[in-house]
Amino acid sequence: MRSLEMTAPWQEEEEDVEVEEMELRKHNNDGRDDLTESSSDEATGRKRRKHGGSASSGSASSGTTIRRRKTCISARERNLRRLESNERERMRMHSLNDAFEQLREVIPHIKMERKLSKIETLTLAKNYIMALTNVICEMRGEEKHYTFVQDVESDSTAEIDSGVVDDASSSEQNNNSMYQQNLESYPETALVNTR
DNA sequence: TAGGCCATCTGGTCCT
DNA sequence: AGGACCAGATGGCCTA
Repeated sequence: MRSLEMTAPWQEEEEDVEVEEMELRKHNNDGRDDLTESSSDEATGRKRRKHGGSASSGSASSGTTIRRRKTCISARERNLRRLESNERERMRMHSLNDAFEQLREVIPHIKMERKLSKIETLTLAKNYIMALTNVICEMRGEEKHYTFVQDVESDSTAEIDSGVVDDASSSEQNNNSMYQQNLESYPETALVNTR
């Protein structure tokens, strides 16, 4: 694979610099990554990765040499900024996951042994909003905004009357039967608070 | 063992 | 200029 042969810009420096970076990274892991190394995901019990993926991703690697020469900072400085950037990205993803967790808590759904995946959470949230919108329309004596269609043939669960594009429809088809059952009964289950 | 899901790293792009 | 956001890549864990 191509990415395996490539190296990150800050790894293209002289060897002595590279040694410094490795030590820096090791120290960084000692101090900060004990969170990710030893702790496990509370909900799933999964161990978090200590190190991530490739040194460089395919799409992001073009033109980096020129860019590197423009910035007059040392390899150590680049590495430091990269590590700081990684930390921020981790924190950002953690906050995103917290938001997903909060969303899971407020979405009525059939209790499953495993927690809802992200795509399941988003899809159920969307359907929940649609169901509630219909309830509001009903209370106002208006026509329902959305129509839930149980189409066995197409495996599609919810169709939208108002022309809103169903972004998750393709992803829905990849989910397991338990999830499908959950979705298919959603208009009913959405109105029953299971908390 | 394959496939799904996920955490993390990484570099590019956008925004302030 | 620096941080936030994004998407691609990678590898670990889990389940059928």
